[in-house]
Amino acid sequence: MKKGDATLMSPSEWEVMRIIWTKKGASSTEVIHLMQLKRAWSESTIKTLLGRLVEKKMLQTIKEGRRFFYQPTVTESDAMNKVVFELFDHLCSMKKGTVILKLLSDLTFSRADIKKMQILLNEKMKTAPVSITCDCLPMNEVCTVHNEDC
Amino acid sequence: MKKGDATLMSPSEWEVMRIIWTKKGASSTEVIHLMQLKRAWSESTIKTLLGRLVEKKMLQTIKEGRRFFYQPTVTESDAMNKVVFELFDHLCSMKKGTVILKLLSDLTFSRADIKKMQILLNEKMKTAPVSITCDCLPMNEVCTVHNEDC
DNA sequence: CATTTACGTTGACAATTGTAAACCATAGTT
DNA sequence: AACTATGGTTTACAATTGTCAACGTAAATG
Repeated sequence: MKKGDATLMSPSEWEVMRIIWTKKGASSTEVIHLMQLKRAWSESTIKTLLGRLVEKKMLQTIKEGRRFFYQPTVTESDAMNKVVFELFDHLCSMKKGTVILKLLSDLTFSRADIKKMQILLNEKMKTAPVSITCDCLPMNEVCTVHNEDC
Repeated sequence: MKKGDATLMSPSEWEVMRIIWTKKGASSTEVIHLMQLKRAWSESTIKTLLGRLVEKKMLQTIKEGRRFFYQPTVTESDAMNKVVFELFDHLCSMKKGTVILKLLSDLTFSRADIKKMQILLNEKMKTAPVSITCDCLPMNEVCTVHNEDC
């Protein structure tokens, strides 16, 4: 693996962040207590995670006496958008619609959010293309170099 | 790390799968050629990835003479749904709506997909709750054990 | 003041992932 | 038959991640 690939946050780190985001900052003790209500992680483990999050600059610390108060340096929404888009960027464009459809159908949303989605979709419909092309292969080349599906 | 955590596919492996999914199976040579049109990966690297995907049972092989024909054991859509839902499962429920809104606004969808989304949303609106609760903390406990936000 | 407690820092270790070279057997060529 | 190209298998190695224990120091308590 090449250095500095610096994946933003690992799943475990994410769990820790959720607590801190929700509490708008917390001491390590708080995080440890709350975390242990969800996961059977040792104190050490959680401390390590906190340390790594600070290294990765996802958390900043404010000294309160001898202990630290940990605060997020990024908003939860920004972080969420980032991971989600990072994931979607590597999915077949042609099938993204289907995946979203599934999300829409399986998750629960507030009336307000649904309303916004409806408005947005109405708008989008006006300029939506008839179909989306699959971008899993370097198409132009494919036809030349190899085979049939084009 | 504990053994058998067997993350389904790593990002690089995913790239390889996309090619194979789209071509509905391919020989290593094909995968290597196509892959190298997108990424500066050595032949070796791609072979390793193929090997790991077979280990992970994401690919099955059919012997064709001495070489293999690699085929996916899972559909691309199933795999996509899986990763996407896995990701969403760890996101704050309260904010999922916003994230989807962003996806809807930034990505391009076909008219057909949008139409389906609209229908689905109309249906969902009927039973949608006014608001969604944040599930980042073990709420019940939180109030007792710690603080204020409840 | 001596002791315990809290908490940040270091060190550890196995598994996963990115990346690739080396090796080996077989099929096609000369 | 000898040689080369093709393609699968092994080995390698650094960085990341999941998990912790041990350590050291400052704070709180008896």
